Amino acid sequence: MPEGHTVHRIANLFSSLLTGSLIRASSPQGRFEYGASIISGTTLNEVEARGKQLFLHFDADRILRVHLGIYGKWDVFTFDGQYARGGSPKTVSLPTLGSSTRGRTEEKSQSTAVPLFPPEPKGAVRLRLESPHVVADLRGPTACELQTPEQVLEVKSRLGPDPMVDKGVRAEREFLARLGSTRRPIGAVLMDQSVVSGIGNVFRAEILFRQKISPYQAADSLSREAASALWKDWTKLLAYGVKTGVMLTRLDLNQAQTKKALRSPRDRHYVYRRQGLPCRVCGSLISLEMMLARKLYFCSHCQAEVMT
DNA sequence: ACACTATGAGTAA
DNA sequence: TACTCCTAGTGTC
Repeated sequence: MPEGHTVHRIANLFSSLLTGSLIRASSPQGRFEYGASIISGTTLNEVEARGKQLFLHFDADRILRVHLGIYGKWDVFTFDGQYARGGSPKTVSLPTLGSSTRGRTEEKSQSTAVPLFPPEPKGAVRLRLESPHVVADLRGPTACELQTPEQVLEVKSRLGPDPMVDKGVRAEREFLARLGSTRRPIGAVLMDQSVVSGIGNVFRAEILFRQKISPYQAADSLSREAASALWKDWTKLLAYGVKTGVMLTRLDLNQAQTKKALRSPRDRHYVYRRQGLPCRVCGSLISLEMMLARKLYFCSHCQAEVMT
C-alpha cells in the first residue's frame, strides 16, 4: 500500500508508540543483522516522513532510512490492543496466555506456556523493532539502511515538496516552478519524486482524472490555475489518506457510498485498475497504456489533451 | 509446482 | 527501454 500517505501514517504511529523508548532491533531474516545491532539498545528520538521516505532518528546521529518500494510493508503489533481499533495500519492485538481470549486476532488458543506476545516473526522479516509493548516488523523494503545526517540531507535535497511537511504557498510555488520547467508529460512528471514527493501510480492516475488533465499534456503547457489546482488536490487527497489509511479518490459519492467504498477497493477509484470499464462520469471505456514502464489508467474522453 | 502481479526506483545501455 | 532488487498473494496447471 505504499504511497505517501502510508509512510506518514507509519511515522505517526511510530511517533506515538515508539519514540522516546529504548528499542531492541533485530533482523530475523538475517539480511540486516549488522545495522540492527548498531541501533539496538538505543533510544528512538524522532520519526520523520517525507514523501515515500521514512527516517528513524536514533541516539548518536544514527538514522535509519526506510523506503518500502512497491511491496514493502510494516506490520505493527501492540500488546494491549489499544491501537487495534481506529484504522491504524495493520495493528493487531495479541493477548498473552491466561488473559481473556476476547479480541484475539491471531494464533489459536494454546495450552502450552508460550507467551503470544511478542509474536513469532512470520516470513522474511528484514527488521524487527521492539519496545516492551510494541513490535514493528519490516519486510520487503527497497531500502533499509543506516545513514549519517549528511546522507539524509542529501536524500532530502533530491525530493520535491511534500504537502504534509511543506505547508503554505512556498511549497506550492516550488511545485509550480518545477512543472513549468519541463516539457515532459504531466503523467510522468507527477511520478518524479524530485518534482513532488509521495505521489505513486494510484494517486497519479486519480488526480489527473479529477482535474480532467490528459497524462500526455506537457507539464509546462498547464495553466497556472490548472497546476495550482493539481497541487491543492494532491494536498487534499494526501491528508485524507493519512487520516483514513485509504486511498479513496472519488468525489461523486454520498455518505453511504463512501462507507461502502472504504471497504471495497473496486469502488474507490475513477480510473485506477478500471481499464475497459465505463468511465464513472462519461461512460466511455477507461484506457490502459504504459508510461515509463508503469500502468497508466485514464479516460481519453474526460481527459482530452489540450493543444497549445 | 510454477507463473504472474503489485501502490518503486536505481542502473546500464 | 530493459534489467535488477525486494516479498507475498493469487491464479493456473
